[in-house]
Amino acid sequence: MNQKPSIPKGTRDFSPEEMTKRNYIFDTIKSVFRLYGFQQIETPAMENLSTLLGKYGEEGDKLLFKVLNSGDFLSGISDAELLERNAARLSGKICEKGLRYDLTVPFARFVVQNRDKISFPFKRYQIQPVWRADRPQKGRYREFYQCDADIIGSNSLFNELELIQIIEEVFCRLKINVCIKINNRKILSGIAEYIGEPEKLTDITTAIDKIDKIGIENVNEELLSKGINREALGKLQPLLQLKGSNQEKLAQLKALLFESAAGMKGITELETIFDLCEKANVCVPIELDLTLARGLNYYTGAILEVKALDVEIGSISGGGRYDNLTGVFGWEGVSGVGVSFGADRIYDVLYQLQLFPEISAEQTKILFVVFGEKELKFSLQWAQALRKENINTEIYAEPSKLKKQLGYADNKKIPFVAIVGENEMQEGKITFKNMATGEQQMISLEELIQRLKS
RNA sequence: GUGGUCGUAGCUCAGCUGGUAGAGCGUCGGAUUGUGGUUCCGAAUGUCGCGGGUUCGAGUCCCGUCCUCCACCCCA
Repeated sequence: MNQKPSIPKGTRDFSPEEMTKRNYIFDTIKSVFRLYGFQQIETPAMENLSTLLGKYGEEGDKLLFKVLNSGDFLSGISDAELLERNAARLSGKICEKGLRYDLTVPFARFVVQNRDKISFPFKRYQIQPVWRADRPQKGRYREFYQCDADIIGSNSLFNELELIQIIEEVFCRLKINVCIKINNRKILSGIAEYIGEPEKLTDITTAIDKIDKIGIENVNEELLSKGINREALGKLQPLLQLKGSNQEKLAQLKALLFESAAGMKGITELETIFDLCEKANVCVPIELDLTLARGLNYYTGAILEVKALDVEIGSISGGGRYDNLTGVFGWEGVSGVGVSFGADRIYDVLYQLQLFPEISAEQTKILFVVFGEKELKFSLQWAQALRKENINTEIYAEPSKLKKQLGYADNKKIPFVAIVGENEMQEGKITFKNMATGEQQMISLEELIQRLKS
């Protein structure tokens, strides 16, 4: 036997049925992006490794897929270097390219490289796969799609509002009930200052990000192990357990963080965003959640996350503001804010809640069933006439038995067939059969078109 | 990267304390040479993930390896 075919770990094939469902998601997201004036770009699957390395932290570098140089990639390598067996060092010499890890860094590269052609603020969207050499598990893959929309080159909090409106519109169209969790990186900095551990900001945020998952005790334990002292931990506790409406939470925060300039700035930003949402009649519930940190270190202002209300799953979208994204590529001080929709998780939500619509538009409407070569040629003109009317039409390409051809229509859920035989050709008609009811009737081309269009 | 788990027909799986490989679904053919979705009859298909070991004999036991899935780290 031949070798059994397989695909790489963490990758997936998508069947026609899955693709119509996935396209429903992508098309919905795309149309909302366009509604707000975002323009699509694409960037290559491969970037130069120098573009990617060092942008995602040490862990991130390990998760990059590297592409081996073409040709004799060992030509410049000495025996000594080979014997050293230093994989990291060696890979730097034999790999110049890598698969993109997200869409944000390539976007930053794109902006810097094309700054002369772009007019700012630049609103772009991008829907492409990204790759991570992670170990796959439930809902996590080595190849997956991101749907990003970013506004770059504007500090206005109006942009944050726009992203919230986009989130609202997308999930409204998909009929998913969601709640937006919002936080602000500056408030987190303020908190770190307030408890006297400003240097430990990253440790603090990644720890409290897990509060839902591992509970407050374990978070405290982790913070202790990271070197946060007990006094600081004590000051942190009331902040982790803030209760009440957004306004109430903000009031309490103000009372605690009044000495921190950053913290107060974050609070003001949030107040402005809440106010704008009210003016814009945003209806989705938006909840201030201080435990929302998101792993990404480049966020500097608002942090957003979207949770589905009717199904137990992690966040289905996220985003935030980042200042100076393009700084690493030599262009300082460009601020942006973006949102990313997690297509795979949205798929799971729609699947679990059975919210996928019946999509029949792209399905074949009628199949020509034929008995021989002559009938095949006869059908050709009919099929062309139908296609001219925008009716999805197929001709069964070989004169197999009727049983087989009808079985094909059945499996493919084609609602109508046109049976073409000698009798039909003599009369210049076809036998029109409704697969659901079994009714059939000989009719002319004009009548056929009329029936299929109604 | 750490820990666990799985692998038998195209798919889902059964296969006892070791004794020559099984079912359902699907596929193909026929009942029905111009009528599908229902029914009935028949047929084809396997290096039992791969490599080694124990044994007279291994799908079954042992070791290794790869793969799948799950959890952790991290992340979408």
